[in-house]
Amino acid sequence: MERTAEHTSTAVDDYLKSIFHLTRGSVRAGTRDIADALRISQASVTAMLKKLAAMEPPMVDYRKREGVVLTKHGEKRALSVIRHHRLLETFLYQTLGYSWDEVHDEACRLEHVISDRFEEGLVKLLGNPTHDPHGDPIPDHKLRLGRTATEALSALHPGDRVVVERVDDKDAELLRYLAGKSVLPGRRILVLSRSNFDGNLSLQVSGCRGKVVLGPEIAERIFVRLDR
Amino acid sequence: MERTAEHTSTAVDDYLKSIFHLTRGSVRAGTRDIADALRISQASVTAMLKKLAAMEPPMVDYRKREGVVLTKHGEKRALSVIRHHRLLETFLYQTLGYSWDEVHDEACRLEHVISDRFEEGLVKLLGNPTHDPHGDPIPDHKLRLGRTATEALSALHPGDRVVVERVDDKDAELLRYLAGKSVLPGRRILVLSRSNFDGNLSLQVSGCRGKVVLGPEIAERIFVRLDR
DNA sequence: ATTCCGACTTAGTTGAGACTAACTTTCAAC
DNA sequence: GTTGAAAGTTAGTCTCAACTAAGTCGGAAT
Ligand SMILES: [Mn+2]
Ligand SMILES: [Mn+2]
Ligand SMILES: [Mn+2]
Ligand SMILES: [Mn+2]
Repeated sequence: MERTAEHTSTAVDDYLKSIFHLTRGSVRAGTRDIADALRISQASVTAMLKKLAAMEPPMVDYRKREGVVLTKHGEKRALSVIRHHRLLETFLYQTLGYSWDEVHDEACRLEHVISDRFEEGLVKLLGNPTHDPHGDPIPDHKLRLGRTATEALSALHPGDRVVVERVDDKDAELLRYLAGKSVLPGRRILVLSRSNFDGNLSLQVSGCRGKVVLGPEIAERIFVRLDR
Repeated sequence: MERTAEHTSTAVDDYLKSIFHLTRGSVRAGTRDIADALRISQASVTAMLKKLAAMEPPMVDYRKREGVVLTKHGEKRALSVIRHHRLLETFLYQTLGYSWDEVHDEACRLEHVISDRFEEGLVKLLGNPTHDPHGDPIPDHKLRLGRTATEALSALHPGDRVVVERVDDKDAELLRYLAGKSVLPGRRILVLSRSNFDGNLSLQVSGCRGKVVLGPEIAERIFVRLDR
């Protein structure tokens, strides 16, 4: 039974997800980058890349010393895992009352283990959400991925009015910090001023008295769209 | 870090759970029984039992050729996994709309992977439930387990009035069959008659027109308490 | 007492997926 | 062009948790 090896392990899933994310931007993902992202050794990555390329159907196109890209199959699988991940984050946040810095780790464990039935249940419960708590788009049931916000807050000028669309979700510390300042997806921001010395931005955040000051390294990880 | 090996694998968890269930009734669990329950070879079980006994602290008391019992530590761990399992089943049933024959497999995968935070979220969401959809008691937050119903429907006589408390959850087929006949935890039953030939029971089930007839092998797997 | 069967154990393999150590390739700086 | 560092690969090892094949043990029936 099951001739077309439809099952993938936790390890394989996480590799595919990493490769997917690393290849938004650069053409191929390098061994080093994947190793860093997954916090494992380069040697382990080389071994796994060979396996992924040798699968039937192949999950990646691997060229020695030149890195990898996902095949159509690998990409489908990656998107499926990402859909699980983001639906789970949304569920943890909205239904179980997690804070947005707690959701990632839990989702990263659960994403490999839930069934289609579970996914379907979440979608129904949450009303087919389109974005996770960090503002990342959730691939739809056909695994089509909406556009990911890329305009960074750090690129703005005084007087600009924007809406926060997405925040880099890699760093729990940062997420806690931003939550404290009410910098969350959906909030309106008016840029008051920018320091010429340190590049600090002064902001007026909607529903929040007083101004918020953010350093440039932080502003680089907040993505916005123009307001109205 | 983490000197007191507090982590346990999926495999270890499932062994402990099996041993817990097998030792309700008999004093020690045999290699054969565990192998059958987990659908793996006896040899694999022997190997694992040695490991469980060698853990620090030991999870089981293992005597060659005489079987195993859980230690206090093993029992705590088993009860924790069972708590996860039954909370998850309740969640899947009540919140995600699973039918009661679908919940077991999903819960058996998720039970190893959810955090304390998740458990806490479920408890809050579900209102600290005491029983899972099959009527099995959920260990409380101190891992104290309530009494499990043991009086089988098959032991009753015409005229007896009872309430269904629990149904054996091992067989999805049976669960579907019983759901079709409205034999669910909480339903009232009046025993109308019992056949002397085949032992069939005729029943009147609350909220259900017409009578229900059950064979003795099935009635043995339904557990009840006297009504009022 | 012998025999036999089922339960149990031992020994040796396997496959995943990680690791370290050592080697090779590439490429930029001098 | 040589050199050095970073990136990548290879080789060999480890742990976990499964497997099969080949015993051993113990009790029941003869
Ligand atoms: Mn993951
Ligand atoms: Mn996210
Ligand atoms: Mn399980
Ligand atoms: Mn149950």
